[in-house]
Formats: sequence, C-alpha cells, structure tokens
Amino acid sequence: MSYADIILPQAGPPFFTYRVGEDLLGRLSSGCAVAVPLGARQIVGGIILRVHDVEPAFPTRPVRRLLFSRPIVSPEQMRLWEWMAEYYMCTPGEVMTAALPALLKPAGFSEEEFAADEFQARRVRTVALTAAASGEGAFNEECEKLRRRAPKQYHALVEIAALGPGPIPRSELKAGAAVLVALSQKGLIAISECEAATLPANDPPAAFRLPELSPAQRTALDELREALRYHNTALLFGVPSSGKSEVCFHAIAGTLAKGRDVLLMLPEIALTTHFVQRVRRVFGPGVVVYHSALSPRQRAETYIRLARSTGGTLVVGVRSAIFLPLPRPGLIVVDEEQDSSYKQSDPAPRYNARDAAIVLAQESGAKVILASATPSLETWANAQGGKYGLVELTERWGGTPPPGVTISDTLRSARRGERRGNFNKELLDRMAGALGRGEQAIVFRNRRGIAPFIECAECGHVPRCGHCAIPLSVHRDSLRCHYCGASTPLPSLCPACGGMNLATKGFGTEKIEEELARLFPAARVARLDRDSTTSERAFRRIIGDFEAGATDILVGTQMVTKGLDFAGVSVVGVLGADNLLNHPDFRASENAFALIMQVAGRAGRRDVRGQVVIQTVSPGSRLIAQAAAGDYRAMAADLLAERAMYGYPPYARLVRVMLRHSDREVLGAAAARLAELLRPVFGERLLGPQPPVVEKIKGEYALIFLLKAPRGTLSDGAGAMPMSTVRETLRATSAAILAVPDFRRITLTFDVDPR
DNA sequence: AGCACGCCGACT
DNA sequence: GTCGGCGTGCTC
Repeated sequence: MSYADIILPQAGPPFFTYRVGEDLLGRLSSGCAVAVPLGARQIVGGIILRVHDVEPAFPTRPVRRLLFSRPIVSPEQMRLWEWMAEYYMCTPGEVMTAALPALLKPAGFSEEEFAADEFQARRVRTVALTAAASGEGAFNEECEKLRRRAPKQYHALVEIAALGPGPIPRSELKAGAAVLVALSQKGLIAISECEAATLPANDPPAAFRLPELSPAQRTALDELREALRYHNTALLFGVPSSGKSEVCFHAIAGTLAKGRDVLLMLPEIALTTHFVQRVRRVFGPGVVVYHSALSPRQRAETYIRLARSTGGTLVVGVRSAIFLPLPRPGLIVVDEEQDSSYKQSDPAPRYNARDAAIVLAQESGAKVILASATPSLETWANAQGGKYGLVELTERWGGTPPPGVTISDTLRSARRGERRGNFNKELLDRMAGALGRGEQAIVFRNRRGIAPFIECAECGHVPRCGHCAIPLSVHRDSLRCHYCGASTPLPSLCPACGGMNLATKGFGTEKIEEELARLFPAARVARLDRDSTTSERAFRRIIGDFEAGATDILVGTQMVTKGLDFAGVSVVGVLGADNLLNHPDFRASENAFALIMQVAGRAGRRDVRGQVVIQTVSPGSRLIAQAAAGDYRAMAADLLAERAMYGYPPYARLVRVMLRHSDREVLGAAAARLAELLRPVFGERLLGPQPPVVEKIKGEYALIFLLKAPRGTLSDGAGAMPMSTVRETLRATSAAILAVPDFRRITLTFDVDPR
C-alpha cells in the first residue's frame, strides 16, 4: 500500500498522511496538488510532501483527487518551503498558505460542491496586428489613413503596436469594443481567444529594447558579471540616480537569453508606479507582474501559467512573488533590498523575501543581485566581509548635479520669529522661489492626520484606542487609531473631566496641507498618504496630476519617497527629521538615513540643481549630517560600531517571542515561567518580558521577549550557539509552557529576524 | 483554519 | 423540556 504525506494549509502538524488508492497509484509525487477529506465533512487542497509505503499507526483516509496532472510546486520551491518553516519557526502549512494563491487551495467545500470546483483558467479575448498592418511601411501607411478620420482607431492601433508584437489581452487596452471591431473589419487586427493561463508570449531576446549604458554603467555591468562568477550574491551599491536599473536590465537580458527565468523584486509601493511600464518597454508584453492588486483569479492564472512555462520568463513582483514556480530560475534581483516591505511580520510565515531569495537561488543554481543606494547594514557587512560581491556606481547618470542640502535649525528659526506654522524660513523661501519659476515642491512628513494625539489642558487626559491602548491620532473630524484603524468622532469636551480645552500635539500631513493652503494660496496642493489613497485609482490620480503639473506641491508620508520620478520637482522639504530618529527601534537611524536619502533624491533634474531642506531641532545630529552629505560609508561605520556594542544584527540574530492571552494574570504568569526556563540558557541576552508598543491586540493582552542570539564567540566566553540550537531550545521551552494546564490557551509566536 | 462536541441561559 | 450561545479540542 502507498501513502502520501501531505501539507495542508493550516497551523498544526507539519503534514497529514493519506492512503493512495489504485486510481492514483504512480501519478502522485512531491509538489502535486491534491484534494483530501479533512474532518467530518470538509474537502481541502493540499500539497504532497512525499509518497512512501510506511503504514502509519492510525487509520488513514484516501486521497480524493489529483488537481493538476503535473506538480505545481517545483522541487526548488519545496526545499524553500522546508527551509522557511525551519528557519522562521512555523509550520509547512503556514508557508503553503502564503505561497499558493487562494484559488489553488480550495477549502471548506463539501465533497459534492468541490467536485465541480477545480480551478479552470479563464479564456480571454486577445487582439494582434494582422500581416496587413505589420511591418513599418504598412503600419505607418495605415496610421496615416486613420489619423484624420478615425482618431480613436488610430490611437488604438498605435497602442496595440506599442504593446505587441503578439496577442494582447483585450482588457489591457484602453480602446473600446466598437473601435476594435472596426479595426478588425478593416483587416488590420485579428481578434481571437485563448486560455488566460498561457498568455502572453515572451519577446525573443533579440527584440529587447535595452537602454544604452554610460561608460560607468558598462564597467559596473562587467564587474557585476565577474562578481557573480565567484559569489552567489552581489550587492549593486549605487548613489541615487546612478542608473542601477539600467545595469540590472542588461544583466536580466543576459539571463533571459540563456532561456532561464528572472525574478525582479520590488517594494510594495514601487510596483504601482511607472516602473512596470518601463520594464515592459524594454522586455515586451511577456513580462509577468505579480502584486497585491491582482484579483484571486489573476493570481491563480499567473501561478499556473508559470508552472507550465518552460523558462525564459521575466517576473516583476513583490514579496510573495518569491513563491512563484519558475521552472528555471537564473537570476533574482532584489531592488531596494533594505525595504521593510520584504519582511512579512504578521501572520506566519514571518519571512524576509530578500533572504528567501538568496536561499532559493542557492537551491536552484541562480544568482542574486541586491540593489540599493542605502543597503541594510546586514547586507553591507556581508559585502564588506566578502560574503557577497560588491559593485559600486558612484557617478550620477547623465551628469545630473547632486542636490544642494541645507540643514535648517527649527529652534533657531522659532527664536528669530521666522517660523510660519511648521515651516522654517529657509524652506519657505526656497519653495516660494520654485513656485515662482513654475517648478514643483515635495514636502515629506512621516506622520498622517492632523496631529499624533490630543491632550486635555486641564487634566492631561490623552484619548486612547479601546482596542490597542495607543493614543488616537487627530484627523479632520475624527480621532483614529493608526494601528487598528478604529475611528470615533472628534470630541469637543474632554471625555475624562469634561474640560473645554483639548490641545492638539505635534503635526501630521493633513495639518501641513492646511498650512500650505494658507501660506501659498495660489498653489495647488495635494496630499499622498494612506488616508488619501484608499483606492488604487486615487493613488494613480494624485501621482498623475503631480506628474502632469496639475498640482504644484505634494505633501506626503513615505509614499512620496519610493520609485517616483517627477521631472519638475526642484525643492524637497523634510519636516521634523528628528521624529525619524526617535522611533523605539534599533533600526531607526538606519531607516532615517535611507528615507532622507530617498526623499532628497526626488529633487532636481538634468538642468536644474535640486534643493533639499531638512528641518530639525537637533542640527548637530551626526546622522542628519551624514544623510545631508549622502555619506553612506560614514553612517554605516558609526552604526555598525553601535550594533556591535549593543549586540544587534549583524552581530546577533534576533528572535521576538510573543505571548498572548485574554487574561492579564495568566499571561504574566506564563511569561514569568518562560523567563525562568530561558534565562539560564541565554542570560542577559534575553530581554523582557515587556508589553509591546501596542499593548492589546484583538482584545488580548500581549507580552514580548527579545532574544539577541550571538553570532561568533562572545566576549563573556559563552561561545556561539548555532541558530539551530537556539530554535530547538525555544521550541522545547514553549512546548513545556503550553503543556501546563493553565497556560494551554496562550498563543505563542516567534518572529525570527524581526523588523 | 473549520467544525463538532459539550455544557449553561432564554424561550414554547 | 428544547434551541442555541460560543469555549475547547481535533482533524491523517
């Protein structure tokens, strides 16, 4: 008799064992998707881990059905799943939940319902130029004919030609149905239908429209290729605007030409911008895009299409794209590798896609390029230590002059009476100048809403969120919790003492927007933050308007810093730079540096030197000076010394242990017991327990420990402990805690390498 | 994660 | 006397 160990998409045991019936014998192997019965009346989708003939000690149920004729998880992906479950201390089922699109994990169906529900790729209509309209001569001739009398058809034809060659899904075209029908009747385009999961074709490498490289970029590309001969991973470290992307494009083209697949990973926000269009212009319509705005159907189609592909595909995607079943991975590029959106912090698997990329590459003989102007200190240390190759681009592309940076002392400005609202004179003068010349400005503030909190002037009461216990932020007509999103009307009296004098403290983007309307009444101001971009459309509109020059000043949060290129911006203001440094987080300085560098990079264009004004109450800050000078090396040297001193990454591995429970007493007791068990092993390197920043999560109390597991031998002679031993200790100890009857309902989670 | 089982309060 | 509230524990 044959048995199959099957991963099911849930926490709990690593796998379940089912019987393989006669009907499926020989057709099942590792990576196959199957439907199996679970519990009384459920059918769920699972992935086969292995097939064997060891009879389990419990009665088994049969595998119900094979969902796709071939495995949908490649051997390399299976090994990535295993590594991820082990390294990030979660179950393979939790990895599976993150890895597979929802439609490929059918769950909660009764047997009858499920029978009809196997995933079927949708059929889509496509259009393509016919021979009559192809070729430069014929195409231009047809365009001329249409231009005057049928401008809509003309535009449609140009659009199809731009996206082509090859069939283009109808849904990707702006042109209406009538226009396409007319073009088809003229014999210029052919309308046909095909399975969405097989769309569209890749451009042949010869047709790539690669950008010309400058001599500096050419040298960097050669160095990169050389570095990747000796290393699996290389850091492409380039100043802002040095043209890292172009160098990557050439490396990507080289890999695709060998028939191998490329994964280009981007931070979440960068993908919604024009970058994807740029990639499509270079590599053609075959570029696969994978991000959070796709529908469940599109995700499943993309996944299946890639599983059936034979190599040579370029995928542009966010964090979760690391799980796509590329048949022949050759190169993974992680752009802005330090970006925190590569780390999933909740729910499990709490993985970092950058690190997963390096593991996946190792498993599949692929190479990794980490690209950044401000690499994470972990990556920098690895590059300095020779673990990664290091390639530098020090020259700004096209001779764009670097922006002039001014550090503006807010307290001095206030003393001199030169402050208007939250703006210092230095910034206001430069903004006025820019607006006068018809140029644009960006104002960056790392805080949404009007103010971070309000305080009663009489009793000192600060309204807090009932769910999370953190202060509520002030918005135009509500108080909102920035953690859980809960919202209550803005009170007019103090809820505690009935006092009449509620004072707003600090300031956010909404407040800045109001002030700008008063300071520059003639300017058109737009705001870009999580509150103003509730839909994809709103986001695109704000960006589009600013790009088109329909707005003059853009005020916003981190959103204004990522991957956006605005040619008309000559002034950038950073408000309250100190705030960035004051986060209760060991990465605060590193992040602040990256953020200031990124936002500063938005200023200036080829002919106009950009101006950046950083407003701060601590103008003497070493880090702010380093950021103003763009001196990454100095910053890294300082911060690495600090990390070594306090035992933080890259000199230690962090694990965050969180306990949750509805009863504060029980929680406290469990945490005390856990501390008692772990302290003898880890001593001073176990911090806590302490309440997290957000004290209550979904009505439950929480306590956290932070473990700084040392790497290398310690100065106190305690020797290094392999990470596998650290994990084993944590697992065993938490099992012991959960075995105590009183503590059974405690939720215990681990976050390895937390952000 | 579903879903059944089971032990306590509002109804016909 | 039953219907159903959700707390608890199991699913190969």
